[in-house]
Amino acid sequence: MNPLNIDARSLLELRLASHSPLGAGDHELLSSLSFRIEDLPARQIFIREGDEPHHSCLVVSGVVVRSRYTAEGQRQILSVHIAGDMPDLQSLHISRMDHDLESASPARVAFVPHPDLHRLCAASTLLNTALWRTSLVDAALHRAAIFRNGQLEATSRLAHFLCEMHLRHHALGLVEKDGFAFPFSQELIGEVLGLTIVSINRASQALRARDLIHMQRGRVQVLDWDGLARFGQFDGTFLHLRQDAPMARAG
Amino acid sequence: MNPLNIDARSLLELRLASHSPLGAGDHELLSSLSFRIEDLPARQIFIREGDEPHHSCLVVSGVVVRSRYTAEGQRQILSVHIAGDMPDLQSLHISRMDHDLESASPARVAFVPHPDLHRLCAASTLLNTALWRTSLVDAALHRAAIFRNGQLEATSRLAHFLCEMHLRHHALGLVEKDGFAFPFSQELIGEVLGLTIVSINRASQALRARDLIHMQRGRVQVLDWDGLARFGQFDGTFLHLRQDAPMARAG
DNA sequence: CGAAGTATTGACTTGTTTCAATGTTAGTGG
DNA sequence: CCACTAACATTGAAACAAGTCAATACTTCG
Repeated sequence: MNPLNIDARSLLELRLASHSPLGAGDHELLSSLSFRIEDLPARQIFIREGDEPHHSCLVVSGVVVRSRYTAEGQRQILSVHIAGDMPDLQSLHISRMDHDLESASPARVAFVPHPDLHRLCAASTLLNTALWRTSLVDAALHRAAIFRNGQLEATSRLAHFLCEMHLRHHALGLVEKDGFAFPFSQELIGEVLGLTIVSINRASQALRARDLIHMQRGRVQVLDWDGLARFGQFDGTFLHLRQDAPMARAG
Repeated sequence: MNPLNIDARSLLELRLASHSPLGAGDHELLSSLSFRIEDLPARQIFIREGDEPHHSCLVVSGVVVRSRYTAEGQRQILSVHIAGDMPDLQSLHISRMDHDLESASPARVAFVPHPDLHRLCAASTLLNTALWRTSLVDAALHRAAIFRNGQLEATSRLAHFLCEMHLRHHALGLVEKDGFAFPFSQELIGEVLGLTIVSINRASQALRARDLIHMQRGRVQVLDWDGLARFGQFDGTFLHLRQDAPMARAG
């Protein structure tokens, strides 16, 4: 399944329906949303800290990250987003951006005007709740990051992160026999985990030496899920995914 | 102003009205909420990871923390909550708790049944939005923690955390001439910042030596706000507080 | 007063960073 | 197709921040 083949509207509908089914008129409401699709090259900051955007974006394909910088110019990546995620949904009710949004790989992003979303929320309690819940799962991802970066040593941190990425790709049906697309340089991973590129390099060697993963050419393959999850102290329930339901089987 | 003198209902109303004014009937709707008030001793876990509670709680006084444990039994505190916060508001739409809730000091907590909150949301778009926004500010606090714990060294981390605590207490009108109540042992601070008690001890000595803060008997006084904020690279706008409006002046 | 919890200190160990050099890979254009 | 380049990955050695261990003080409270 190629993520580029899913259109933004179905992707959003699949996401919003992933926890509990939507109502009768909700499909039509979603169809009435207007999108502006943009194809971004890698490393493009398209929303900045301090901005007060009048749209929220939906990642259609590729990887988008939220980030914040130290006074010395070091970057902390706050979260990593793939197809179906809405990394600045919060701007719907909190006007000022407290972080940047940047494409980590070439990415296709759909921009949805806030007025459209407000109209949707006013018209359907179920959609309103589904969007709210989406932002709550987002917060759960943040909590996982606080735990991971605060308590785990380098190698476990990487294992935890890869478990999360695997599971989220799996939920979209994006994991194939040879793993999933993971266009992250070691430097970028370091900025996610609060570690230097050298530590990431050694950590990834450690995971490979234990035959837990295989990383090559922007793809990651989990060879031993249980082992990796144990090593990274990963408990996937925080993602609040319906376990058996890869979200985008339909695509 | 003694926080124990504010009742839970006004506290909640002040919080929900803190960003934008509520509507005409909203005060009555809030009055119809049913609460169960509980006074907890320090160090009491009152909601556990894996629980599926049918109420959300509001901190009326004292300090409540969200936490998760490593396999080795080390605790990471995910967030710190004071009066007016609703640390498990997310359980309204995500059934399973992904962390514990524990009193860090003697605390008064109000439990609001989910059906009451659902009724409120259904009856008032403004209240619905205000609650959603509350959970979005909660996520913004998480992002601040990811940045702080990922990029700052021990002393700056502590400075950043104390800035946040000061600002949040200030917004409630809880900062007096001799600072604000801060009933945190160094061990607990360490669990917030992902550091050991020894590092916290040395970091707090460093901040005191620079005349940035004064800490004694469970109180913290910020002596040099600008200096502390610079040292901790703290930018308070992420709290999304209305700057000039201490929330609970009414109390 | 005694006990328990909390804070402080010093000496030592360890994981991570820093610095710097060398390989490797993917993409470009001759 | 190969040479060239830029980005990315790997390695080793030294420096450093934070952790660990362990002992000693201070507070609070029954």
